[in-house]
Amino acid sequence: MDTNTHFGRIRQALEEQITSGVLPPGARLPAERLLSERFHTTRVTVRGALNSLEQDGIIYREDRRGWFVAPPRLVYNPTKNANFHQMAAEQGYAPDTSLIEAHRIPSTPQIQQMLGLPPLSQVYRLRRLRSIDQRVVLFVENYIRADYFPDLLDHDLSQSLSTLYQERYQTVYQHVAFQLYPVALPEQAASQLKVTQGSAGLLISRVNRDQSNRIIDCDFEYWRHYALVVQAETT
Amino acid sequence: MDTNTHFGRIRQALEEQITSGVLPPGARLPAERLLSERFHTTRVTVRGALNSLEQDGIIYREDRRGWFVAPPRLVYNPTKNANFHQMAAEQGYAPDTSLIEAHRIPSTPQIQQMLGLPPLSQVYRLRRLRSIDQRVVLFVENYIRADYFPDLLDHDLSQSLSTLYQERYQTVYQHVAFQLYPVALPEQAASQLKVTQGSAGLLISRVNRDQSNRIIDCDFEYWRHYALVVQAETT
DNA sequence: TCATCATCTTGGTATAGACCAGATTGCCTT
DNA sequence: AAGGCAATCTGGTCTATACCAAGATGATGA
Repeated sequence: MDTNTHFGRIRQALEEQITSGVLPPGARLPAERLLSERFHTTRVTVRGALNSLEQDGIIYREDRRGWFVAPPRLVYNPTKNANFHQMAAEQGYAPDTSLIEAHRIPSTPQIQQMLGLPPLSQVYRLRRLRSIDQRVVLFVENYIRADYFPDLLDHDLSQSLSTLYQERYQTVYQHVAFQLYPVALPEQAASQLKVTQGSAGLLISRVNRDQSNRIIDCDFEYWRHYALVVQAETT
Repeated sequence: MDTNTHFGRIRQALEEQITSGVLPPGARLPAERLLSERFHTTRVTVRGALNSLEQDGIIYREDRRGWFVAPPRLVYNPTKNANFHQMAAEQGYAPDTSLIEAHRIPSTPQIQQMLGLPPLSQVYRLRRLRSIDQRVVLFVENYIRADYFPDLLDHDLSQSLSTLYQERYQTVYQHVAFQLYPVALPEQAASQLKVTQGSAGLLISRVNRDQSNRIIDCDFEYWRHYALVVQAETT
């Protein structure tokens, strides 16, 4: 790290405080104005250093609330069909899902293409927000074939979908195709995740098939970029 | 997009120019000072908008050279063992690899652990820079078991390693374990990729085994974050 | 012809302020 | 005790300006 600039010095100082454990995961950092005084510099420079640490996943921000030390990343293995609650629980986190909205709507061209549906087909659209240890980390949109899952909306939608499919519809995820790319979080995802629109995120979109190789749903997962590491093995 | 701020207006204006094709992939954007005049604002604000577009992978910067329109992302399928040259060529890009350095060195504890080696073992370390269509997109460090590949350094190391393994050592990649996470690019990767230290990147680290399930090498791939989309399928 | 150096242009870093808007908090009223 | 309101705190956005360092360029000289 280049310590010839204020930028670099602030970055390093904060990084040391964090890795040494003086500032534990979840702890709040001093306010930007306070930091700029303490380092004899300006807010613009301090924000540069904070942004850089945020890029690295060491800290994260909540809009107009402050900066916090980021906990270790969640390990996400898309090849294992793991559901969110199970995955988080196995790694010692306290997961939670809240349902934002659930509707039966006409499918859009994009969704028709992903699900292999004809125009005017009906799908369920779920929007849900997921957190680990009280930190929101994931905003997810599910699009589900309505014809395969009658009365889906009558069930508890804050649980894992894979569990619901299995218990009520005798359907399991068998095959997953996913794409993963770094993006700037779009407006809705950003506001739900309480970050500024345009900040870094990871978009994972998946198309899921059941035991009969029928496409049953697809989803768009918007993750806070520092919240996870994706891991997989193949032969 | 919020067009009530200069930030949002600049973002949108540039985005339109790009998606409409007025500014094609690879084109250079006007200088920051010029943009700030044209939008009746300051460089600080312009840079905010440019950073946001960069996050989104719509534009990219080269240190002290300027801002450019980003071409479509390279599709990277880690499960297919595709080598870089083959993968890029299949998608219509002109790939290139340049060797930065190649040495036989004592392994570090981290590498020993990843490769399952005892202390003091010798490994080759390759550092290479890869580009598509003249744009550097990937800085990669390979650590290779020296005992499995005698005289490796005598060969042409700007080609694909998997090709070299196969043709000269009768060894093929059989099993890959990889981890993928968004990071801020560390110093060396950033300078090689001609971006500012601390800017967004994607780190993919892999541990590769051969047809006998022996660990033969591992690598650390530092990608410019906008340069690729990771894609995979599983059953 | 080719290497070198000065100059210009570019983004990178920095100062020193300012106002806005959402989140939090605590007092004050009912 | 509960609700509402206002003060205060936070980060978000912005102006205006300055100097630095590396890349690009073209004139100069061997």
